[in-house]
Amino acid sequence: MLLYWLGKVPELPEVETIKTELLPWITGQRFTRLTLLDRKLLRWPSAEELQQIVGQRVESLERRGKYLIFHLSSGRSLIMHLRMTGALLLNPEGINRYARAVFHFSNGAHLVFSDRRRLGVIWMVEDAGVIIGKLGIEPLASSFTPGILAKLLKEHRIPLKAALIDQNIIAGIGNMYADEILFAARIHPLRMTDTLSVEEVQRLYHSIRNVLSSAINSKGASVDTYIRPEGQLGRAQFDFRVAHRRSQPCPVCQTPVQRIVVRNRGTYFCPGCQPYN
DNA sequence: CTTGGGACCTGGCTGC
DNA sequence: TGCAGCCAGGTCCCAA
Repeated sequence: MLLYWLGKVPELPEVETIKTELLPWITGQRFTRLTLLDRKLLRWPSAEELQQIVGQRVESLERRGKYLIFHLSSGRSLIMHLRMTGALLLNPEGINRYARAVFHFSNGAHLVFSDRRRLGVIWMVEDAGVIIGKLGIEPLASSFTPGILAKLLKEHRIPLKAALIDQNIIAGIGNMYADEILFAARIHPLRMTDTLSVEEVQRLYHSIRNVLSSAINSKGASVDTYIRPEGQLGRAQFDFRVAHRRSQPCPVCQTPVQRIVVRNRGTYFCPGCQPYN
């Protein structure tokens, strides 16, 4: 079972889907063996200390932003971040060339952390807050309201695109979903955070919720639990409408999707649906 | 406070 | 065909 695909960068919906898929296999199981194939994967502690994970039970799994957290019976937390190209494979048949760590469980399952670009990282810490403590609000939590969003936007004076991908403001939105959210909200990515009307904040709020939750309902953009022999993706994919679709007609107004660079990030939008004013 | 750049990485693409 | 160089974009960190 492939819990993430190499083609797209995992954001909130993908990590949420991974958590959901892993849940029934991993919770309540003990780690029986850990093979660390690439020491660069591990941020903390030492490889030797990480071996203390053997014998510990997974009490629960949590997603926070783009982080996946294994709460352990010792009270510690194993935290994973897939970054750009990380993938988790549950019970793969062989071992692929990008495998960086293999976790074995007491029910016989094994989980492979695979990562083409080697940017992904894991930690095992006493206090997860050290790693995830600065993250902003969870956009799908009930505590996230239009009023909270309005307040967060007023606190900054930056392009909206930059605000959406800032993990310390809202946690979990990356480059691609930010573009989809702004398209759904019909707001230009360069609009400044402190200039939105009340109605625009409302649209933005509902777009954040709708885009992320419908992506989760589609099991993320790239998570595929049923790899076919040819390696194709299944059908459970979120349908991107502007992200990475330069020059293709906008699905709403047929205007060609435009690409600009915001904060060194490729940014796609429809000039027809998302005018600056 | 904000912006910009580099670092970390490697595969895929472009252009010569 | 081969190869150099750029691009992808999550996070951290430093400088202005």
